[in-house]
Amino acid sequence: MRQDASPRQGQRDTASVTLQDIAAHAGVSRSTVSLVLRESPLVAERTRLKVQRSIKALGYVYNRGAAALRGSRTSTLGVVVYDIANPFFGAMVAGIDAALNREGYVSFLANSEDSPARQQRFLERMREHRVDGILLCPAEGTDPTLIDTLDGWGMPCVQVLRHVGEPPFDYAGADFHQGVCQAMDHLVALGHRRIAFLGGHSEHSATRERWQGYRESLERHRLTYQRLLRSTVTRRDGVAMIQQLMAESPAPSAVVCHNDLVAFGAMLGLKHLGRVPGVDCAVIGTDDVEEATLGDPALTSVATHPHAIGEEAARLALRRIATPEGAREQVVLAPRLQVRDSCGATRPPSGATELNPAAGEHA
Amino acid sequence: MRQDASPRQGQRDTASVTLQDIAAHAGVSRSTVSLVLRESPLVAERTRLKVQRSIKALGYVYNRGAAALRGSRTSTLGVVVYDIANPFFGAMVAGIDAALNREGYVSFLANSEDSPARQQRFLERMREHRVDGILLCPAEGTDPTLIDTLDGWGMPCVQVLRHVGEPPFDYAGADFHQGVCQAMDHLVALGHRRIAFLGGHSEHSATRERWQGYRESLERHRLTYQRLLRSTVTRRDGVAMIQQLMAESPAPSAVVCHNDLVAFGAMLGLKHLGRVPGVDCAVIGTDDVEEATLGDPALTSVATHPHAIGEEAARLALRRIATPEGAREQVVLAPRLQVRDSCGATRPPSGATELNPAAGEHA
DNA sequence: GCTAGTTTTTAGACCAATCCAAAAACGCCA
DNA sequence: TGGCGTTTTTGGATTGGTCTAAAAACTAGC
Repeated sequence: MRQDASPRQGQRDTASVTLQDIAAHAGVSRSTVSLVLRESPLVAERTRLKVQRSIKALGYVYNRGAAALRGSRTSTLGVVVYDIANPFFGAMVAGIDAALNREGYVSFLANSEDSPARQQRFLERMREHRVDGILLCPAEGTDPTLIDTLDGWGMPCVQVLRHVGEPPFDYAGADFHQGVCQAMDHLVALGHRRIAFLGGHSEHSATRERWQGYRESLERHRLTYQRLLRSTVTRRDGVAMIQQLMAESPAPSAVVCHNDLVAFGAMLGLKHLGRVPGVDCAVIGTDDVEEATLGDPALTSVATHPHAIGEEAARLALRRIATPEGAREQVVLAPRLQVRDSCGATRPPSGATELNPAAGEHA
Repeated sequence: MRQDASPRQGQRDTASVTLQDIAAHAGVSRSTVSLVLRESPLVAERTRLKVQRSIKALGYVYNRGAAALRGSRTSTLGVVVYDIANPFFGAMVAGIDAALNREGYVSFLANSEDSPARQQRFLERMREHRVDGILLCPAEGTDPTLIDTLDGWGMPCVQVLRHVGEPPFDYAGADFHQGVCQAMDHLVALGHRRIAFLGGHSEHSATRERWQGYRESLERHRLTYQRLLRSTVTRRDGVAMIQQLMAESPAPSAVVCHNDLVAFGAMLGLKHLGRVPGVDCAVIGTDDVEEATLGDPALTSVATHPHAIGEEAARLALRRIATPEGAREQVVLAPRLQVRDSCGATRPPSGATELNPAAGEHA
């Protein structure tokens, strides 16, 4: 495809046009060209136009590496998630990307797979690239001092979804505590008395918050049945946990799940046992991923708005970069219980299910 | 958190330790330190250890911007996808990330949302950052000359999943043509004669390949019923299309879908109509995302192995970077029909469904 | 026409690495 | 001890921008 020895170029070696060349072509100094590139108001209109014409004519390409060397900003961010294959994170990253894009920022992405070591390597790498800041969904088992370390580096860091270390720190996430309470209240209102909670380690905040919501709800409603199963948070775990629970006596009449993946697994597990989710045992998930409307029955879930969280996190990061010493902020979005058919629906499980995120009515 | 005026540092201003400082501390020259950093075999063992000790002692941070200025490589890649919220891309990005991580590469990610303009902006930005190469899932409506433009830039580019422009180019994807044929053959073997195909625009290769597979299969099996519906490829489209089809006479007895999202939508639409997917109308998807095992019935789908495609694409890119003038390569992974219960299963739709990706048996 | 004040432009140092070619150090043997 | 071939080390040029402070070019007022 590419002819060897005679690379096709509009004009000379396209990779080597520098500020100096533009300056010569336009009959001004290097400094002036630099000012034009950065849209400085110092430059006179006529000069600006002249320089811009030269830039076009020579096919100049701005060299961000060189600019970063002397300047203070790279317009670059590092983003760490622990499971990009989870559609929840997909939506969140889309939100981050949209917000950053609007501000002329661009981001590195790493998938830590919940490995603190891998996360650490990436963060060090980001430091070498002189990114302006980090968006971090800390991997499970992250050393809480990591936040202090980043602070010591002078690296702005916004934690997302989970947080480690001591406040004050920048954080964007959902109110998981409240989310679980909403789910519990709903189930209690439907008459459930034996409600279990499925999934999570205690290593990080997002899990602790959920568990606390569970325990507080039990107390508030004076429920004596208490069953909290720890696990990683995949479909497979959901299947295993529900099977374990249904074999017990008494079995729960409802389960609230750490996330939608676990809830999907729980529903699947119930089917394996010949039980009908939503009839024999109510199931509520957390996240409200798009897939929640699928399945039979459609999953009732606590919506945590990943796209909005992503945008919010990006906004926070940009604000911190602009004012490094400003007060730390925590943005905690309110969740919303999205009622569908997996928690004792009035309609038959195989009946019509809505596609739009509009809550179904329940008696 | 961060004390103003007295930033906490282990030793001096941590951000300003340079090669020069290391050289002075270790009693060698700047050049030698540089060689040590790049793990050059030229350096004597004793010197290497001495320098490494100084690097640790002073808390040195490598400056990749500076290195990129003089050197030829940045160990950096740009990745463009068009819908990161789609779990298929999530898995693919995870594959890319894993493969790059192993080779010490790190990547920028952009979500084009199928906007060629946004894609273009990102690519130009990547050029300014001097990335070593691009992994591109071209946005719908991408001008085919884009590939020539990138080539003109001297920028290695591997297209993924879709491709535009004329071969030879580097490409990693799945054999969508063969995938559709497998699905069609399976349906015909089950006795279906009226099979429709749902979804896709004709703008890019991946859709054309699917359609061609559909039409060829019709011919090969001498089927006269032909119904191919164009659309974007979301759940919503699946619902709409299946409802339109079922209102026709004759209605299809089976549908093959552009991707799993459309297939999920189709199953949902059938339920809306009071029909049972897999009984009243067989449904086959493409991608085999993890969610395919959910739902009722579990979705039969053509597995296209996104994680593997991602790894393969990354591998191709690294190879091209190493040998810019080598022959272009196209890696096309064979798809595999993952038979479950949505296409005329022998078991009852509400019965046990498997979680593991092991094919269900059919009479 | 001269001066003071404002607007534009510029020279030259600087950022932190890599590259190249040449110099220094080393080892070995006559 | 000198000479020769390796192995290591090094100085200085180079990369392509930004920054700062000062110079130059205008403008208006007297």
